Amino acid sequence: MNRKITLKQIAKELEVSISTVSKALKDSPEISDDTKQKIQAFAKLFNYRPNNIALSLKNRKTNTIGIIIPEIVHHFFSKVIRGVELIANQRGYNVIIGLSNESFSKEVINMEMLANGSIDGFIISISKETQQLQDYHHFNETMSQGMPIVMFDRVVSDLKCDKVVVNDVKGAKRAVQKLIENGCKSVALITTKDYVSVGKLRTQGYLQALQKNHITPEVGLILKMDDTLDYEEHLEVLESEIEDLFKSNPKIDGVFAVNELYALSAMKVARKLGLNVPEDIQVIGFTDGVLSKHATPSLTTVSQHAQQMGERAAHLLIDKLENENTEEEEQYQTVIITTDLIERESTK
Amino acid sequence: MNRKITLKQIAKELEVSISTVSKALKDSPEISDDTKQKIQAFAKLFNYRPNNIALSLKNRKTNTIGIIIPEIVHHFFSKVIRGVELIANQRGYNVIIGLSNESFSKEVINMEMLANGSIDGFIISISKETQQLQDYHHFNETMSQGMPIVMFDRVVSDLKCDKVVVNDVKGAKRAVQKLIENGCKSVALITTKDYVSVGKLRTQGYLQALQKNHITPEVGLILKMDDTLDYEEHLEVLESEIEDLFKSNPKIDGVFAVNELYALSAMKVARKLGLNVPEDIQVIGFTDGVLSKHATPSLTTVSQHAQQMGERAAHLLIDKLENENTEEEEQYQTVIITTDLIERESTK
DNA sequence: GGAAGTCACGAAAACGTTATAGTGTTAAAA
DNA sequence: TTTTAACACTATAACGTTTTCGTGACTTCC
Repeated sequence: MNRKITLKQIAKELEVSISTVSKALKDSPEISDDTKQKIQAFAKLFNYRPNNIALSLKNRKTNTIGIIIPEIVHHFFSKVIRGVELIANQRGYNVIIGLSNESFSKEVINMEMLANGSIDGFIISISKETQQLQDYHHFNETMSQGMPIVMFDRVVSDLKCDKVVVNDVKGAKRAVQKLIENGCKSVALITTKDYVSVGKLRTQGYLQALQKNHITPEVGLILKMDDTLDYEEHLEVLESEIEDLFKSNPKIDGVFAVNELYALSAMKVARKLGLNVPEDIQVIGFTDGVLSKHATPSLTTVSQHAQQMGERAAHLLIDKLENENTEEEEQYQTVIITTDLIERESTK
Repeated sequence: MNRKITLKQIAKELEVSISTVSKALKDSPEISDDTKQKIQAFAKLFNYRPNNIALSLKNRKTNTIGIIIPEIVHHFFSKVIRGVELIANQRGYNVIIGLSNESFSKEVINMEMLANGSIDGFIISISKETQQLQDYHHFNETMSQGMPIVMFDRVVSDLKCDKVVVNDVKGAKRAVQKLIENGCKSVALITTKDYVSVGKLRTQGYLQALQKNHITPEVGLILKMDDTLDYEEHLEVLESEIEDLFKSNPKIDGVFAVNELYALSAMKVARKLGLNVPEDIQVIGFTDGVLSKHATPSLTTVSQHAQQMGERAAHLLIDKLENENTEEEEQYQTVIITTDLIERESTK
């Protein structure tokens, strides 16, 4: 049980001053070669490493970034984290995570816990509850204290900070366009209520695609789910809603769903009703998940490139952190990641 | 851009000493009510919060735990993280993550990066490469410096530290027993090469179940995959191996797979060969993933209770951290989480 | 009226670093 | 011989806290 050795202990042991030890270990020309060798050898022997906390305090820089997300058991978010961690590590940063669990208050508490010196900046995707309440004071406060924030995916559009998003509208539009090109005459949309920013944008894309093809949207074909329920736990609710949709609109021959679970459920319900995918009904989801790839039939999806989003967000944040000197012209970027349509078996 | 306020600034502003401010904010009886009120009001106004880094340095305690895992884009691990984060937050700790990406050197580097004061203790599941190399010096060094480690799932059995594991042998045995009870005469095993600790243990469970039922194991029925390949990227290799297995053993009517992907691939190959699940062939996997639940047919699995593992690991670690005073009797526990067999459609 | 005790606060050390500004000794330059 | 410079260190402050130990100014008591 030999605790980590400190400069002070080395100094005492070798009967020199702390400054000498510090300089010797930094190979300073101020110190004679003899002394340097002696000190360096001793330090190596006892595996000396400078204490990060002390350095952080001295430099007022922790080299740690905080990532706040609503949920971690989710392919999209875990891929984002992987991207963030990859870049952070490459550039000498650690990553500390905070889960809001879709709750406003947990988001606030998590941020406050980290904003008191533990980290240099935030990467955030906001919780559903925050989106509903539209209370963004914690972001503003954090930024006013000089701590940069990068938002991704679920962003607050009128907040002055860097952002990384996918082009939700365009991605959705392209997917629906694909369905129409594949011969679908009646494309249903399974989306979320409007306060979920991405759901809203993807709904826009759906509408734009219809408009472009001179199709009048029908409210009956649009199913807006209440996204506050955890459907992973209440699949049957989701499925019965979709079943109602299909039953009241037998002409539906295409479905665009704004996430993986909705799309999968749509396929499941279709099968239950004796419809074949993709022959009778084609389905496209918007997601980066694994379920799509391994489903039967495998699901055509709009890919969000989650890892790339994480990487870009990390770069943006670290760039900002390391250029704080030239902060005269505070300008914020919004990086748009382009989606890809990954065609699998659920479309013709 | 008003940086976070410090005790010193408050002291200067109110023309008192730093000590007075510190005590006033802690409601010390040493300070008069007048002064306390004045200081507390001022602090509230400027939203004073003590600097975590300074506290960490002073207390030699960061209230942060490090979790090192091989991969984050994986349901099992992300669920473990969720469990760790939940308990950590409840007990006033932050969580910092390091991904080894199944690499020995990244595991070592990550640990060294965090062991220099950034965290109070580790929660670790070791990388495949570390398991192969059997080089555990970094764990021993870390522990010899007085930093506690809790290992989970992929553990090093002869390392003196707390551990959280599932009863792999028993879980596997029970699954195979189930297949036999369901009428399977010829149960195949799809597992990993032996250096992967959990693969090895689950293989043992398989053999024990056979033995108990007086069935002689056949090498031809055991497929050992080389787990260094990322099969998520090379599904076809996995599938062709399984296809070979099925083709050379047409009598196979049951499959036990040590992870989700193997089980899913087995079902896929079975379907391709015209076999119906579960009528012609029954399949059980060992996993906590989502794929199993949403597969068609949905997959019967041995559940590992990942989140619970994370919670227990976090409790173990924090308990150890907070009882360092009574460290006389250094004793380590191994918590065994009992698995559950979740029956779904892939078994009769 | 002097000793003792209370009150309300301040000084200083400590956590582990780094960087700036001394300092004493010796050697070279004026 | 005196001044200057180089050398090889050391002392100190600072980062932001907490905590122990002082310390003046009053009050109380005999």
